Amino acid sequence: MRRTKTVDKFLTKFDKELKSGMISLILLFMIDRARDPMYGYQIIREIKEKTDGNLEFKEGTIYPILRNLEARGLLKSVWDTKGERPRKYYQITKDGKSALSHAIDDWETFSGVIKDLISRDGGEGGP
Amino acid sequence: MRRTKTVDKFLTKFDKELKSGMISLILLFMIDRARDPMYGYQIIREIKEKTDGNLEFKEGTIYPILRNLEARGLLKSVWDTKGERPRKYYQITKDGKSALSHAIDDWETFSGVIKDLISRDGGEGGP
DNA sequence: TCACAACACATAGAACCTCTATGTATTGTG
DNA sequence: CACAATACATAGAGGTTCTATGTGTTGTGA
Repeated sequence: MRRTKTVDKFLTKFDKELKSGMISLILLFMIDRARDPMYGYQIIREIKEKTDGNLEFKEGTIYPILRNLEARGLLKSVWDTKGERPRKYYQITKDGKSALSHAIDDWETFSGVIKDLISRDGGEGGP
Repeated sequence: MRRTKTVDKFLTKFDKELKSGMISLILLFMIDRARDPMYGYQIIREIKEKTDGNLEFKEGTIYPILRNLEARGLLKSVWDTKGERPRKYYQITKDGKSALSHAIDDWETFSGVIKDLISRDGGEGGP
């Protein structure tokens, strides 16, 4: 199947939207599963690492979202200024845990709906 | 697990973002798989129907996106003014088919990455 | 005949989002 | 000394869907 500029542009947009819809879930998830509190820069690297480079976010993307999640009460943060560098460590709250759990359920329902839809007639479609 | 207002707000936003990232794919998909060209109002109803009410879009959402997909060259449209009502029928183009096929691949890769990530330690997490 | 729902498309403006680009400052490295 | 990596921050651009509203037609029930 040919992949013209038109098609590429669409796919770039599509991938971007897929990613962006999931950022919050991924952030909550990473912070929840880590044994110790995490800081922003670290999260960025670990997402990249754990997804084998499939998912990569910039600082300008992540920091505002972490602040947003904190403002919503799903995360809480503490500054550590005693270490080698000042770092802002995030932990998940009770509401955060609840939101994460429900969001994962929603994700599973949603991806199931999409899967059913696109596999209804066996995928790749018409001649 | 309690579900506070805070949590509900987050989930509403989350669900909305999930949905919106997939609209284009769903529209291309529906139009591609239909035997005959489809018109906007019909697409809205069929999405609702085929997903058992899980996915529902408003006219104000769908029409601009159909136009956008046409402007990008992934759909083409024809007005039918001879029937009982004037309707704008959409068909998928070659680029549209290509974009759809790649987008489905991307979706499968992406949902796989997320699935791996969130099932790495067996789901729900925490004590 | 009248009122109202459903059909069918259209669009302006609001509200929201992430990303680009840039800035600050410190620490390690060649 | 210059530069890369670490670490956080934010303004502004650019993009998106959704809300709300408008137009007009057809069908339906009282």
